[in-house]
Amino acid sequence: MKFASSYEPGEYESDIYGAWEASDIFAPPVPTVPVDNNGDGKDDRDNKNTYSIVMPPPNANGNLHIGHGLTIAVEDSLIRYHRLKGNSTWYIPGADHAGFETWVVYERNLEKQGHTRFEYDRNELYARVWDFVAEQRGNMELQLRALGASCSWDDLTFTLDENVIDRVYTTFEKMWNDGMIYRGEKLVNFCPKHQTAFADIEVEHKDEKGTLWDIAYTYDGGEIIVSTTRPETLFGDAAVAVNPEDERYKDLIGKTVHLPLANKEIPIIADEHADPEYGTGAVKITPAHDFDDFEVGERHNLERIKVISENGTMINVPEKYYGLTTAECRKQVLKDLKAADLFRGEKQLVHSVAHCYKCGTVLEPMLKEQWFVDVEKLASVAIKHLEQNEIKFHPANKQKVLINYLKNLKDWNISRQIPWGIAIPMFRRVTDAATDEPDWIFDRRTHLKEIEVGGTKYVRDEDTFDTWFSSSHWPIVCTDWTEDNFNPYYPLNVMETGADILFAWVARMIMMGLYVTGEVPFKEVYLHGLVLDAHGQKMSKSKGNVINPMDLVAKYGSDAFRLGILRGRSAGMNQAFSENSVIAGRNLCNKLWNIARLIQSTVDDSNETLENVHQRPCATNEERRSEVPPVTTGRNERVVDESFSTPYSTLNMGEDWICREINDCLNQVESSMKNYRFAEAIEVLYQTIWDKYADWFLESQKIFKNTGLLKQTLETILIALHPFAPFVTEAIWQNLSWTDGFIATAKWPNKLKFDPISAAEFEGLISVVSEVRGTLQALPGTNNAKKYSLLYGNDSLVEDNLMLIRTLTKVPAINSLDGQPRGLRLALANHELYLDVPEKVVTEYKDALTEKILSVGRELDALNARMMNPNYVNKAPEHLVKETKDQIKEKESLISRLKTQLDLI
RNA sequence: GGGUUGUUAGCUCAGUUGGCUAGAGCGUCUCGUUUACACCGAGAAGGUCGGGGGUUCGAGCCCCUCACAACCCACCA
Repeated sequence: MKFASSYEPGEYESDIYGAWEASDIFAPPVPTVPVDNNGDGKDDRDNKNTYSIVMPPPNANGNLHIGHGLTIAVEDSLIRYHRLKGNSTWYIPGADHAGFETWVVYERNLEKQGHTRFEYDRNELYARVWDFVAEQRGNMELQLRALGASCSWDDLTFTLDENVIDRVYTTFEKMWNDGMIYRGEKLVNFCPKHQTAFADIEVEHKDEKGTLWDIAYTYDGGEIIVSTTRPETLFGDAAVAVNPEDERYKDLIGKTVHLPLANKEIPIIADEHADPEYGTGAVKITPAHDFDDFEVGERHNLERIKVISENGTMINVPEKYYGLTTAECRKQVLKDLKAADLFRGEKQLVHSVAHCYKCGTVLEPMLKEQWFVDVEKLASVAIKHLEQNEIKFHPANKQKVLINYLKNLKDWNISRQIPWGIAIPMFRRVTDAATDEPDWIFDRRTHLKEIEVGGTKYVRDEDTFDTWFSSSHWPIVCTDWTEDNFNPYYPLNVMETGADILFAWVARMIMMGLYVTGEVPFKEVYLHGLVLDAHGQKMSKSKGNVINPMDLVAKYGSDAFRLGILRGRSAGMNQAFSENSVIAGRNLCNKLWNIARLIQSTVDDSNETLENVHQRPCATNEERRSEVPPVTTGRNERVVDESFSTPYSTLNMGEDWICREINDCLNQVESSMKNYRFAEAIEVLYQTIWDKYADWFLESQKIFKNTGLLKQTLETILIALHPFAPFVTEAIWQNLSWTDGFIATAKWPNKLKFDPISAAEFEGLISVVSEVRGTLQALPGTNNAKKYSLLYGNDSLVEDNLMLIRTLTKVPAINSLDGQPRGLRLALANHELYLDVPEKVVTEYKDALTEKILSVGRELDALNARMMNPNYVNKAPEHLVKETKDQIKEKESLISRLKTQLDLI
């Protein structure tokens, strides 16, 4: 016996993954490179049947977190589903050099060893981090395997692979030639700790309490009071601005004021930026250290005086303040202002402050020369394609959100002062001699610090690319898209990633895809939300509520994790997650395992051969001995389906019914997958497998053993569940005696053939059995099922299914009612059935019966009220009206029978 | 200030164009160890679908409005 009594995922998962990988079944059947079979120089591949997804690359030297777990569950379910559907699926795995993240870790290590980055040059640092990453690498890839990701490992792309860098340089060169790249001295968000600039999108704004100080700037015959949260920057002030409409200051515009603590006069200018309602209505302008002031400065051509250095100390200030940190300087300035009697008060306020998203340090707006991408053209092209609905979004509203973002996009700072990344391929001219040579030239030889072109020397810019600049090429580089060849895997079928990086990544992939290839990079976008903890709180180390996916995989199995994390989750929503849903998944896997175990043992017992499949299978000995006639549903021919590997026929209504239910289930799974409703697909599979297949069909098969159908239906539900629970379904498939190959590469099942009339009749049996069970439990006393037998009047459904009803209800006997009715009549409209209970019990049941009559009466009243409404009868669809009429009839007949029963008591 | 989403059972969530008595998992309660499964089986309790108004024969779903919650963008001298 291969099937143990419970499914232990740990015993199977790694072997199964190993077997899949060894058989190379995850490589796409349609080649990923051009193929010319007939030598006509043309690519002979077609893309009718391809399905491609690129994995958002997890950090190469990190561990997977819960979000990765969700990503893989979603992507791999899609991939496996489409593989079963017969597509040539290509799931391309990736690994991210994670520029900034990895750099932070590496630099921390350096510091621990008592070194700093400044001891090494850029090339040395790059080589050192490369080795560091190489040492750490591998865990993440093992974890992807543990999650069951059926990706094509040979095609793994690392974000620093040569082809990636090549492609990035090609794009950059094209942009440079197209005039979309410029070097600008602009204010950037600068982290004094990490010594690098960030893009706007990487900045984390937090509300903080601060102080607003009022300072007097004097002029001949008066003073103007400005409010500031940053008094230390006053040495960088280039003007004081007032609103042109502000009557209070109209006469002062154009005059100069004395800059406190500095021997300097600055002008009073008129600018809309000054809000008359705020503070005194006058504001100091520091173009080099404030984003708004920078813009004011541009409008008025003001001097940009840099008073804070990149390591956060004061420069270009009077001797006294030089070299102080900003905090020290602020203290000193305030003290000196008070001493000079220029301090005019202070108040507390809450304002948002920019922080480094990694270390939390307050970011300093810093004047720097950086490379910028002019995004106007990129964004407008992207907007055009988005507005033409070339990409379908899940959830749909994100399309609008994205367009809105692109409409307000500012130029993109792509320079980062971090050694770990792709070097910017730009070189600056060093010779002083006056020359016509350009200041900057593009060159791919970034491994060199210095190059010579046409006798002129150039040195490389030390900076590296913002990682989003290179990752915006991800669909292009992973699929090996080229200008020259048709690529059946590009655009991708779907891009799946977190909703939190819609702007940072998805937007940029779309812009870059269009710029480089002229096509949108993917046809659909599925965005998942954050995985929150069980109480709906964001997971964080500091809260201690982080759930590690690998712990859950180890504890409950990979399938249980996948089922659990997809359950109850819909696109774009931040949703809670708890171990309970994983436990439910584990239980389903075990249930399925035991279903297979039961069927395999049935198959083993039957000694079945193909020849006797079409004959009616053996009933149990008990049934044969009984005098009950064979099961019939009144029809002469049975449905026989030979289109399956194991031909089967349906022989009774339970069998027809389960075929119908499985077909419904397949339809619902198919439509759910089309609409990315994974939770719904899992839900319907769960219900079908557990509540229908196991609880009704398999129970009924304890009497009728139709091995052909058992095999066929089991294969069907296994394949249907495989996309979500790949391991347990494969483990079962490998253990079954009659299956071949891998379930992972099986064919998605055809619909089962069945007799619909017979299938519907089984529902009558379900309601009979349910009513018997419910009534037995409601009766006083315990173990009622063993005590009371069932009596039936003129009822063919019951008469034809005595054995089955007995098995399902556990009643000791079912007898034909001879003569006077006795016992308790069951509340079934279309069946004459009695539980053979003593008068005393019936009497005790009186209250319940009365309540039942009342509740049916209430239902009847509601239905009657509906029919009394002429508008309903006239306007509602006919079938609904007819349905209501039928229901009224049924309820009326039921209520009269129950009343008769009550009268008898 | 602009935008997005949400509010349905004790908890976490479904509920597709309006249409039978609003569903599931987990939890709770009762009963049951019957040879696939106690990671089980049978049964049950639990909901004025955030409040108010409107449209409709009919609203959890559509419209208006209010409240509360979460998130994003911008601004914050």
